[in-house]
Amino acid sequence: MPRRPSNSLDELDKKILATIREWISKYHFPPTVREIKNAVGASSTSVVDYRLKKLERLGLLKRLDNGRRQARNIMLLPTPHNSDFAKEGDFFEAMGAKQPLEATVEEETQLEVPVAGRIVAGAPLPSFADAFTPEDMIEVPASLLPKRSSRLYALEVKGNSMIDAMVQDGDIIILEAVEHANRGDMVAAWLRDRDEATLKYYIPDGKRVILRPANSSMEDIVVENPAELEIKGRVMLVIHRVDGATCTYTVHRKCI
Amino acid sequence: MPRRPSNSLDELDKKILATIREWISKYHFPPTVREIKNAVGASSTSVVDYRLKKLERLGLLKRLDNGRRQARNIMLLPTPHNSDFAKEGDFFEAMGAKQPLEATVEEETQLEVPVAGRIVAGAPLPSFADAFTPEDMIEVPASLLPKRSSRLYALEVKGNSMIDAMVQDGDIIILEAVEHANRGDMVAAWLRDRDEATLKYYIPDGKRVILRPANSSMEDIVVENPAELEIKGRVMLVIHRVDGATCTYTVHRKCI
DNA sequence: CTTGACAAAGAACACCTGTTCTGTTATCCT
DNA sequence: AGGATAACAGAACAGGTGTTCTTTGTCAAG
Repeated sequence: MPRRPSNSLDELDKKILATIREWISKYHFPPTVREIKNAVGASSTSVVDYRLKKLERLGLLKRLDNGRRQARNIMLLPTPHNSDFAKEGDFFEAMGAKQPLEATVEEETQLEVPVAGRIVAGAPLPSFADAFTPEDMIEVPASLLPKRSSRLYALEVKGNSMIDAMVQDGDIIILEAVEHANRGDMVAAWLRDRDEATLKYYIPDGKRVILRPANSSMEDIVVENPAELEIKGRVMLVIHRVDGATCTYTVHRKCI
Repeated sequence: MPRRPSNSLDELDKKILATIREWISKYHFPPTVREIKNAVGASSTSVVDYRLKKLERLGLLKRLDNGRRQARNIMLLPTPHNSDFAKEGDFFEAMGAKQPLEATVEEETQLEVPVAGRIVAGAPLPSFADAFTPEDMIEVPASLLPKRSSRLYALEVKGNSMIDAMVQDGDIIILEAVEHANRGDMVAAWLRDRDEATLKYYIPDGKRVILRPANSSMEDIVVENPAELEIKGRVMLVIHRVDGATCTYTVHRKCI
């Protein structure tokens, strides 16, 4: 048995890949064979061509072939080998802002908000007082809250009974402790007559109060006697953890 | 005084810009003069060259000149659509490009984002190029976007086929035009083999790509061949109008 | 050691590609 | 109307650029 072609990346391969990445990051288009040759100090374009063919065979890049020859036809492909792909993936972002996403997350000032407890449809609703003995603290990007407030606290949602408010099990809601809401606010409230906690839009209607779910397919709750409605807070933000690294933050605010 | 050179963009200019954008979006490298010529149906390369010089003079693109001639040396520059972008001075400095003419440095709390079209499950997905002929503009609180980008555009959601992404009929989604997503990003993508537009979380898995709906009760889509997946943009923000005066803004971002 | 295939060097080829040149047409301003 | 210039058309040029060819070196298995 004679030699077999190498399927592992040696220094030159990595150097070529790095060169391509850096070139794209810098100029927004891939280098030519000769530009790679000069950058890595290869002795011939054929060496670079040879290595590029190998890298293409390994699925690390693709050289476009539309039937005719094309200049700068190298495309980096997303693979686990190509560990720096994230940077290369920023190809487009590089045209504008090239900072990695984590950088912006780090720069952001975070607010610490106490988690006062859980909100469950059938269980008593923790109020702001419970935030003084917090179960936990949660970090929230300050930019998502329209104003600084010392009356912020968080509740963890248990169960899917709040699904009408587009809030799922496990979500965290950030509340501002208020006793009186404005029209259109989403409020966390306790319904004394029903012994029920709920998240609804607050719509005063004369002496009555209409509590309207976010999901329009659900029905309104009409509270005839406002004394039966115990408003605990105004929903500022809903945090939904998609997976370990991604969250969605739903901001509730007025618009024009 | 005889004629003065035009400083406004006519149809051909826009067509050339769109062609460049689409080409880059498709192949990851810019088109040649002749490829542009064929794409826009121009009669000569000199016409394209003439227009490219004009677009460069207007600060919309830059043709790299390292002393020697270079193939595919077109670089798109951040457009005046989002003039805040001019602040990213190092970019312009590094590229030796002139800043866009209309560059104004004023801090606005609201960003104007072009609405490029509608996203429907079964209809072709508008891309960033369509943002050059926007149907409308929408104002977005700048504080909800983690960074300034000139590549933002908006799509209006039609139908409830995207309900698995927690997006309803009539919502507006703000996208950043990117070619490659990072793990965990929610992307707007076109599935070539299915002829279908979708909003899903992007999860690379070796050579495959898993598209995971936000609603965990729905099933993943596994894309075996990444070439079948045409990523149009990364979802930055979902705007949901609750009623005339209230919106919810759902921010998608990484968390730690 | 011999052998066979991988790998590299260097040169050459054929085509791609930005650019320029010359001439023509269209349009604006006086 | 008429001059001046923008804008276009077509072709040609000069050099960039992917690819291939030949020759030579290198390594591992028999």
